[in-house]
Amino acid sequence: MDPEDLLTVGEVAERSGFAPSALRYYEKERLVRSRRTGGNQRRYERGVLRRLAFIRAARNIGLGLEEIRAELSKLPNGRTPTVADWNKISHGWRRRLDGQIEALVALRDGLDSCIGCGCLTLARCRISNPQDVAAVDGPGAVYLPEELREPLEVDR
Amino acid sequence: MDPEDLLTVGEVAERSGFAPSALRYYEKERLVRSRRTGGNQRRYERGVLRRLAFIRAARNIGLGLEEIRAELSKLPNGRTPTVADWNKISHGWRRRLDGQIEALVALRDGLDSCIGCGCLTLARCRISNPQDVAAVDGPGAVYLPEELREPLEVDR
DNA sequence: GTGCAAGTTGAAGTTAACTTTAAGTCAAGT
DNA sequence: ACTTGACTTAAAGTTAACTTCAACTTGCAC
Repeated sequence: MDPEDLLTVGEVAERSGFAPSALRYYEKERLVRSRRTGGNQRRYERGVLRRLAFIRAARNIGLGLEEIRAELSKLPNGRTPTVADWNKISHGWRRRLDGQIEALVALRDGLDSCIGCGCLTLARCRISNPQDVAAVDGPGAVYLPEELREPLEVDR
Repeated sequence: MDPEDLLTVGEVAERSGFAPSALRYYEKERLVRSRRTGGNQRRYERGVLRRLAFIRAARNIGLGLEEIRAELSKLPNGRTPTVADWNKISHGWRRRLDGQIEALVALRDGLDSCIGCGCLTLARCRISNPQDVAAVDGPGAVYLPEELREPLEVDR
């Protein structure tokens, strides 16, 4: 590694789109690494940019930092994902997105079935009781955020 | 109103699925109301259940309490939504859901275009740069949460 | 009239993912 | 050397939507 190639935190921030404070935070959380100068300032290797691209992509898909840490730690040998790693992981993300889309579509269908029917007066509304919606594909089969799973009994 | 019909916070909690602490919180936030007994305990009218059904449904669609407060305050005369109110509002929710679904589908399509192409090595990745995905339908046309809109320049 | 589950309050705690602040140090151009 | 922008740290602040806590009071069945 040519030492000329090391990047300051400001440079990495500008090129990655993450704020310097976010980069420091990610380092504290052990998602990225840096070396230090004699004067204790961070210097990043170029590879950190690809790693940050991965992190940004994962965040956009909806993963939390904890999950991202897990994904990164599952990488066989290196620590920055290769193309092969990326293929494997991206298929998992695809399934995750599919599930989220399915859940939203189910919610929309439930909403459609409510529109014009005075649904909120019903004891078992599909929008107030989305577990009925999810149950279309069997219990646990459909992704739904936890908050979509609470029931509500209306009127009587 | 038959006073026999008034519900305690525990009863409302059980029938609405909201925790008593959430009901108190909603009251402090002026989303619901209650009367008080001589001893200062809450007593709810039956209508609160429908109002809470509305709140739960809105939360499930993804509205924040601030937005829900706005929706509720827009109601013409009464404070608990009628069937007519519900029709009007649910069409807005439907559009919101459509937008969210569109955004996720766009993200999935972007992911598909990345799989198997070593996308993360590209300077402009559609998953790291979702504003490109959104731009398919013109700027601002597609719903995307703010966090999906940050750029990332990788390698060079 | 007693016991106790259920209710009351305000304040502080929770979680995630950062940002902001304060107080100070480093790097580099001139 | 000097200046100044960029950097350092730990700790506290932010936001949403509640929950938990501590200390105390009510309601009601027996």
